[in-house]
Amino acid sequence: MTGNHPKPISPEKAAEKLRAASLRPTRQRIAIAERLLDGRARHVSAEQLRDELVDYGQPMALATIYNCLHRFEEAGLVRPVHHAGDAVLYDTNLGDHHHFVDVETGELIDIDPGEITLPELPDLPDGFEAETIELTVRLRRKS
Amino acid sequence: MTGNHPKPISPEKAAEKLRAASLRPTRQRIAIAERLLDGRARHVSAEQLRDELVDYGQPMALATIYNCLHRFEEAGLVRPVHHAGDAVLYDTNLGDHHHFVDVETGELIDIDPGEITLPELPDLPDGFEAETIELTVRLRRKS
DNA sequence: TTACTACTTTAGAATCATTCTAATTTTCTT
DNA sequence: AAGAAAATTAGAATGATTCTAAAGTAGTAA
Repeated sequence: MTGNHPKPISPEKAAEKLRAASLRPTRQRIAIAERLLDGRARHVSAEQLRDELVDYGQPMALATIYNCLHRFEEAGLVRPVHHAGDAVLYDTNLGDHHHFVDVETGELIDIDPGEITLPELPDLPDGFEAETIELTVRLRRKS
Repeated sequence: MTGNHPKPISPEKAAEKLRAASLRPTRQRIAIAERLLDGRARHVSAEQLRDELVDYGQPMALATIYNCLHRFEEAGLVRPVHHAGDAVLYDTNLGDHHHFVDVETGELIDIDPGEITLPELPDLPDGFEAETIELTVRLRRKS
């Protein structure tokens, strides 16, 4: 055990969620869903998830993890967050919400939605519609 | 000529700006400064800049372009913007401002600062200070 | 069950942006 | 002009992600 991870949901519930999202509940997807779809807000990279799955006794190919995350994304189960730092983080919090980013570690922290009031959407360029709106506050540790 | 680029500032002015930023005005930095520091708001990747420099008759090693962009960044002359899409874009607009992102092309469009009112900063986690705050509106072309 | 078809997983190769290395060249200061 | 420090360079290295093609698995209809 190299890390300390929270209790997952049951494989049955995970499979349920996958079927509800029209995703075949394969062994690999179930293992990932158990970990990611437990309702907690998380931000994981593909590699972090792989390590977690190894701890969990469900190692799988990194390519599979990427495949799954992409399907989960298409199905609206997770959301990618692109930020400074090399790896994309997958966010299990799907509501409109915002992030602090520790510029030194690349770590994301959700901003409590009650803490912030979104501004009015500005006029969009013609022919476009807004897909997501996201506020990012980059933080630096005080010296 | 593979692209249509605006008139640069003069090499003298470019060198001036570099010295003002405590950067040695080398031939390569001058060529880049001529293109990027003309006051226009732009978003360029390292590769786009290389192509532009080729057009301009000042080809240089990609490593040099990265080096220069990093020094420019440290000197506060440009600002990196990390978004979906593979490459980091360097923004010549240094004021607090915000972006539309075309999710299909990765292209950035500045949001007119008059168009938007930033919300209050939320309470920051202890021991951190805010470095930048950025609003991103992802756009999709209407179908 | 069986057989079939479509979808998944996989290892490993490939890609692409970016960084690194070590050697050469240039700039700045004297 | 000379030396020291900084910058440029080609090419190798890195690291996240994607691709490829082969082997495995799930859903389905008989």
